[in-house]
Amino acid sequence: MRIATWNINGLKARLDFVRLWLETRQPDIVGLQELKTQEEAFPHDVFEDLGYHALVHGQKAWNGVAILSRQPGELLHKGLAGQDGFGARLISARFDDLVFETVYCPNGKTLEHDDFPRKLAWFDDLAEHWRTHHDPDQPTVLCGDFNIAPAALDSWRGADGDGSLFHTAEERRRFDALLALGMHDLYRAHHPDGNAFSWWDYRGGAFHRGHGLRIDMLLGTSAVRDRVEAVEIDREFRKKQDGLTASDHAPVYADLR
DNA sequence: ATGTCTACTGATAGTAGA
Repeated sequence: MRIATWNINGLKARLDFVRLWLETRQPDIVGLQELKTQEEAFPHDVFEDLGYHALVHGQKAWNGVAILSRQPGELLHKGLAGQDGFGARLISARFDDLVFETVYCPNGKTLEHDDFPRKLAWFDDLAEHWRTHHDPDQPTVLCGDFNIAPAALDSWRGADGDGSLFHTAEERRRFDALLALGMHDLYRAHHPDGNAFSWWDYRGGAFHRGHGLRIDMLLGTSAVRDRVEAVEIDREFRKKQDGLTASDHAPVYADLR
């Protein structure tokens, strides 16, 4: 079984690109972030034609998350309790042998912006949501765009980035708190020294200069980690395909036994 | 080194957000 996470930066603008990726990689369950689409406008027919069911939590213009799956899932959660004002950022579903949750974590904007403390509080609520609703002894996935580079190895700036947005001790403490609830970073578990990134700014030729961050994660409980055969950051699909513009994020996928 | 992309709007160029 292949599971994946991908911040697509706008579903309407990315639809043909997403279709190409689904046809090429054939994932079974995908968490999508940054739909920037209202639920009423979600093109269910397009995904049905490709063989996917979709559960959607959308809003106008910004944010928005969805789960695509070969088999229908049972909706568990739409939105993070108490955080509705911060946008449509969480959706989860139960599949036969797996609980799958995907999140679009707040960016924070700058260290001085009000959104930065709100970002930290959002992570605190996410951890509380996990303690309340999920079981570390069950096969469970938490994936998405975390907007945190957990360690120096996850940033093109290395330790020089420490203290800047995505690299602060406060953000990294929040990420580590999720791991402490019984989650494992599947890419890092499989590639202990891997220096691959999942996001590159559109500006300044960042992709070609290698100026990236690893902020898109597949986290899994021990039962998931023990089934992992491969974890890949799909860098090829951060590039233009057939003249179609890529998202600023690459898909990340894992193959489970 | 800020050179892009997306979606929105008393739209048709400019702004906000990432």
